[in-house]
Parts: sequence; structure tokens; C-alpha cells
Amino acid sequence: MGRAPCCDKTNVKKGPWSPDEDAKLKAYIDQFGTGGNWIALPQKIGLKRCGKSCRLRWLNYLRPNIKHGGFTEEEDNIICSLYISIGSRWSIIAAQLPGRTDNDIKNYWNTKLKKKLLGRRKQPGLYHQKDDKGTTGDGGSSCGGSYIPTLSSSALERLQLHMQFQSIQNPLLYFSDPTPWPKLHPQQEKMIQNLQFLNDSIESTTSTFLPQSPQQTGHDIASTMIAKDGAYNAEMQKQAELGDFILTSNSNGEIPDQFDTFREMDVSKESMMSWWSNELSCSCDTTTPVAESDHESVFQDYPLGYGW
DNA sequence: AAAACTAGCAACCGCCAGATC
DNA sequence: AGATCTGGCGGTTGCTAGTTT
Repeated sequence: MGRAPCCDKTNVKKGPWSPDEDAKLKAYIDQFGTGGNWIALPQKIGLKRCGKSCRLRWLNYLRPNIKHGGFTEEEDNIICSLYISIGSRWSIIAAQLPGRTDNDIKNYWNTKLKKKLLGRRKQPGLYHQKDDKGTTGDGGSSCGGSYIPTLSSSALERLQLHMQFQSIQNPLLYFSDPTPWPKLHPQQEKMIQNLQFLNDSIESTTSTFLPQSPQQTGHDIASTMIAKDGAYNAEMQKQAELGDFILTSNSNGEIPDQFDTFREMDVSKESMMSWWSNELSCSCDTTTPVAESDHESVFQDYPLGYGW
């Protein structure tokens, strides 16, 4: 048995609010407040609306000092940096912006700000082809018995944004000095390091963007890996041939899709090398995936920028 | 001029956590 | 202790207006 609905769904009005309904709701709350009970409120004032709907209307539209549209540059920056740090916790973000509602910020982010920052890029299908249901894999998956480590789409987006945001804020420093690169939690590094292998294991036209390194290349690492796990490699090759990995050149003067991740990798190149030689290249453990939930908790506990 | 497409946004839905019974 | 209720939240939907073909 499910829980009882908060109102009689068959007897409530849905859709846009009329000026009359707005006036009734506003007048009542101005005079008596919400009374601490939204469910009972519509009955008291003769509105055929769900209590939740009343609450939403009040919070997002009718309450005093609400601002709509016209987001400033400063607000953009706050939204972006908070999104990078804490993700889509719109109510928390809204709390930092007086007069803004979580719904407004969410809409603004989804329709404008995200595009502004990320540009119209193809969504990076870094890790998986579409599955047979037509959905893209977001968490870890099994491919021929081999686990392909992933970042969640939210975490990856935040990572990309972080890189992009930094490059916008201080491009010279960003590209010349490793200091501003975030120090990552070990598990963040581990997740990203897995991406590096996937990228390096195929010819990358983004390679020209990578700083020259005298150290072991991705292909060297891949060779070791291949020797240890042929099945894994075969899957990588297959997916690369299928175009699963998006490695586009910088044809429009835009930052390539995975540039951010590559740059991120450069920060931790040494630890990556150490990690590869000590762990993966020896044992190639493909049986203990990092759970999707862990990805999120890592980013929550150690927001990007941790350890700066 | 009209159909098709796209973007923006208000509102709804379902889930979750805390409070109360 | 468990069931129920309510508020709060984030994701998603669907309507509308504007733009493109």
C-alpha cells in the first residue's frame, strides 16, 4: 500500500496560475502567514490547488524581493564556482544569492550558463557506447568482463567546468604554471588516471596540446597494460574503432573535448606513473570498480580545489 | 505564410528526511 | 518502533514565444 496523496488529484487545478489565484494566495499569506501547513492552506482560501503547488508558487514567484532574470557577472561566477564545488544543490546555491530562487537558478544554469561555459560541445561519450537500450552508460559497466572506470556525468561536468573556469579566470597562469592546478583527492586522481589510459590508448589528435614530457608515454603504459590484459585492450580498440571516444581536433578554435582532462592529468603525472607501475600495470585489477556513489562522495568530500 | 524547430521558464512529479502520531 | 504526514528538493515535462527554414 502506497502512501496517501497530499491532496485529491482529481479535484485540483493544474497548470499556470491566474492573477486571481495569485492575489488570493498573496493576500492570505501577507495577512496570516502560511500557518505552517501548506496542505491545509488552499482549502482555507478557497483555491483548488495542491498545497505543494501553493508553496511553490509562493516561493518561486509571489514572495517579496524575488528577482527574475538579469543575472549579473558576479552571480554567474558564484553559481559556477558553487556548482563546481557542490554540484546541483540549487537550494544551497540560491541561499548565497539573495532574491534568487533555486528554480530560477536551475533554469538559468540548464538553459544558459552551462552552454556559456561549456560551449556547444558534443557530450563526451568518453567511456561507453550507448547500451542496447539506447542510453549511455554513466556508472561502471562490464565490457567483455573488463571494468571501465568512469566518472559520473555530473562529476565529469564539474571537472570540465573547473578547468574551463580556471582558464577563463586566469589564462596565462593556467597554461604556464602548474601551481593553480588543483590537488586532487587520491581517488579523484585514480578515476582521472583511468581516463588517461583510455585516451592514450588510441591515437589522439589532442596530443599536440599536451606538454612534452620525457616520462613514459601513455602508449608505453598501454603496451604494458595490453600485455597484462588482452581482453581489456581488445575492448578499448573496438570501442575506439567504433568512435566511442571523442577526440576531435581543434577545428573551431575551441578547446577540445578532453583537453581539460588531459591538463588535469599533467598535474598528477608523477603519481599517475607511480600508480600505474605499482598497481595497474602489475595486477590490472578490473574486478573492483569504484562505485558510482563513491565518485559522488569523493567530489562532495573533496570538492575540486581541495588542497590548494 | 506556414510549418518545424528551439529556447526559456513555470509548474509538476516523485523521492527523501525529519517530525509527529 | 513503525507508520504516516509534511515540507523540501532536484529532475523533468510541457507550454509558449521566438526563430529558422
